[in-house]
Amino acid sequence: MLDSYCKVLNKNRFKVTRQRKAILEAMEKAHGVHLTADDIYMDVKQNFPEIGISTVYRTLELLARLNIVHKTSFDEGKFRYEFCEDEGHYHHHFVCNGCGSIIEVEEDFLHHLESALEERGFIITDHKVQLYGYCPECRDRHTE
Amino acid sequence: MLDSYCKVLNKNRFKVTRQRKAILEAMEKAHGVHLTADDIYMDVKQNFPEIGISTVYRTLELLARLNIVHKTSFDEGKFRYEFCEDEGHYHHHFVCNGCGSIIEVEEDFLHHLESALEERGFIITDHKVQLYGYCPECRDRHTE
DNA sequence: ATCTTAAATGATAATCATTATCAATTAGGA
DNA sequence: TCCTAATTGATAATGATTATCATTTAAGAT
Repeated sequence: MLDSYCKVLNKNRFKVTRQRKAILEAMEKAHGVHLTADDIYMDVKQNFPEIGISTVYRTLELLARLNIVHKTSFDEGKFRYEFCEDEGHYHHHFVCNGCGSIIEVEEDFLHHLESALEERGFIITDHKVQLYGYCPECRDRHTE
Repeated sequence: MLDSYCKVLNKNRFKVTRQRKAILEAMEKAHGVHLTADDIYMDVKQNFPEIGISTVYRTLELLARLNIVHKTSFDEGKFRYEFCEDEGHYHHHFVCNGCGSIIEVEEDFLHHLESALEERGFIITDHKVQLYGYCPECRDRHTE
């Protein structure tokens, strides 16, 4: 898994550094958890005290650009990072208003989602749907 | 409209100040647009140069607490504010990767949404769904 | 294996949005 | 009009992220 990410780095002419490997390892270790840059920094620092916070931010930005990680905001005033799923572009999350935990959910449509979650003991109080792409004005600029 | 918001303030024992009215007016003027705190600050400043940016933030926080405005992040590193819809808790938005414009969309389910938008000339490259509420562990604490 | 060099790093300062502090002002009931 | 707690504006503080720059290093060439 780590190897395949290194291959992507190589293929795009980016160097495979100790720092980048350490960051990928930290993220792999916490699979399924949505980490902040600082979470990753703190974890990597354990075995790699010289690492700088800038390197963490730079690396996450790079990994996001290469579609290795996905960067999302859960309205906390900071970003969280997780590995991209192979399926592509479906990111469904449940955010608990009580403890703030972020739980991944699989189902595909909202009403299914909501009733499935409610059956599992969740209470849904709100939801947000955001679509990304190109509006008609920007479309041609993008596709030409 | 403005009056009804003032009534909500009154009912909850908050004072109806010139600043609060000016902020509500600015938001009403830009109906349908998702404004940042700074957008509102700049606009109000035109007719009210003494207003402070802290007051804008404080007022928006208050209006959000009273369910008059809705605070959302579109992953730009800042928040945007819009009036709450009466229907309650459905917030669907399209964010253009080209120009960054945020367009409101009405339909209720994602596949409908996506095909409806594509018919209108949009290209959808990604979407994000976030549900908010209480997880089973926090549920009882919340309902008791 | 060593050399070379552009890419990458770490320390630090800068930025930007937001929040906290606090003395001065003011809305709205007495 | 008076009183007082709520509100305000100026400003400092914070927290996440980005920019700068001198130093280090990965990895291809020799």
